[in-house]
Amino acid sequence: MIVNGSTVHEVLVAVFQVRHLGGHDDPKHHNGAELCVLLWERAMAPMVGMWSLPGGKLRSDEDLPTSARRQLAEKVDVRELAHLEQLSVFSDPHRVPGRRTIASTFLGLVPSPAEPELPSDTTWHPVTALPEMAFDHRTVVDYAHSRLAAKLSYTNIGFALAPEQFTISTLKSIYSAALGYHVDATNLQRVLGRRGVITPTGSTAPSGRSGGRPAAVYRFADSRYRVTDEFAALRPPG
Amino acid sequence: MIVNGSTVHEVLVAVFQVRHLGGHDDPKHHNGAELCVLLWERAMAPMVGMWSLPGGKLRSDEDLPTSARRQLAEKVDVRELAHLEQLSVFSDPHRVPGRRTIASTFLGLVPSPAEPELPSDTTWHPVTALPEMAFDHRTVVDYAHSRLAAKLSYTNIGFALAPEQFTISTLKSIYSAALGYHVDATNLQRVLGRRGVITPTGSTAPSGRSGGRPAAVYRFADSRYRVTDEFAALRPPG
DNA sequence: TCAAAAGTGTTAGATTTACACCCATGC
DNA sequence: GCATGGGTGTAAATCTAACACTTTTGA
Repeated sequence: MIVNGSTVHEVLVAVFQVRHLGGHDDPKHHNGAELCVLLWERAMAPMVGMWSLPGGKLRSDEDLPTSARRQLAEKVDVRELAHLEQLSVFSDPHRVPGRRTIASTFLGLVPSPAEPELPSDTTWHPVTALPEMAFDHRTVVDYAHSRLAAKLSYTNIGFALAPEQFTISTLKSIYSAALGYHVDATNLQRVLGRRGVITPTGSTAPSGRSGGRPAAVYRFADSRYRVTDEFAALRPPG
Repeated sequence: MIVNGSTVHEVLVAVFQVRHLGGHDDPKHHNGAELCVLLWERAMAPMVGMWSLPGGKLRSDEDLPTSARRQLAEKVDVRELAHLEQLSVFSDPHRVPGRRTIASTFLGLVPSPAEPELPSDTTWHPVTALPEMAFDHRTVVDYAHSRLAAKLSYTNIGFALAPEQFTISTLKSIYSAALGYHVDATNLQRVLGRRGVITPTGSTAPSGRSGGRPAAVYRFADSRYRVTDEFAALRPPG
């Protein structure tokens, strides 16, 4: 039974980061780097043992982005969060048991080298191997992922996944992991360069222990989200 | 002063239709056709005399799209609504005076020939000449417009603005009006044809009183929203 | 026959993937 | 030297805007 006026508004955030898993390098696609999402394991009913997105109830004195950041602070250092954007709203009256709960969902991005401390119930999960998730949270993750992939094409959103400074190789593995397919380093450099998304810093990175030419170091021109080319594309390989 | 739990959730819809205004044809851009949005004039405080988007409070037993259709039924025949999609949520605690109100906004589309009856306080307004609007509703209209323009490029969303059957000329003026710039009829036909968005019906339309070759009649292949080409573009003229 | 509207053919430009080839460094 | 990774040059494919030209109709 539903009591009028008892509707709750919650915020859910799909936080992504490109992370290097295990030792076994799999250079086939993304050089061991994988796109991961932050999940916590439910200890109490309902849905004990299933995995959920971080989030919680909206307060009456905060707007949605503020709430998302506050809720996230319980899981990760919010200063690590380089990008946060609103996705869809889930409003089915029966999407969760109990009081009617409307969920506003968000996409959050954490740059790659960061290694934030996590509570014991919280871990990163590769999006290619998600556990069983509570309620409609899996839908949120899938939607957030496709949104991220699309925006890598025509915006500078990559800045929120990459380190401050990086080589093209590093950027290539980040883009490959986030997109899920192989990205050509050569073309990535040219495309992002032409659009003014990345610029060389002038310095170079030392070459690895097995030799090789030292790589030029780049950074993103802007550190804030920007639509770079409405009609640009990063197409999957043919 | 804000009382906890008194938050209201409302729905706002920016309903667009391409309409032929006045007699003076302006073939420069869109052949007299203009993209219009449905607004009603406030008769009561606050903001008397200003123009607002249709919408209203969400009920506890309906989800957002259902609510949007119900609220809209008070303004237009909902059967005319060929497309409805969620946009952003506006959640600033002080976006409207009085009780805290969270607004979920929508984009709605009405096909071109329809001429729904409207209440006396409600009229169509060209997006190129919007009146002063209440609260943050102008922001919603602008956002909805840009979303529509973007989706005309890579989805079949045009079906929701066009008649069931149409000539390429008709479709061209609809696209031109919605996009705000001149679209080449030749290329529109080829692009949408190659993507399988439109198909010829086989019949032809009679030529006008001043002669001219009769135009082939087309229709949209699907009558439901579909992403046709993730990476396709309709670029503005160079 | 002529003007008007529709459709076809073609060109030029832009963008992107793919890949061969040259460059710089450590061992 | 030589293997290894990084960078440049370039070709091929795709797509799109622009526009000249042909086709079909009504007066």
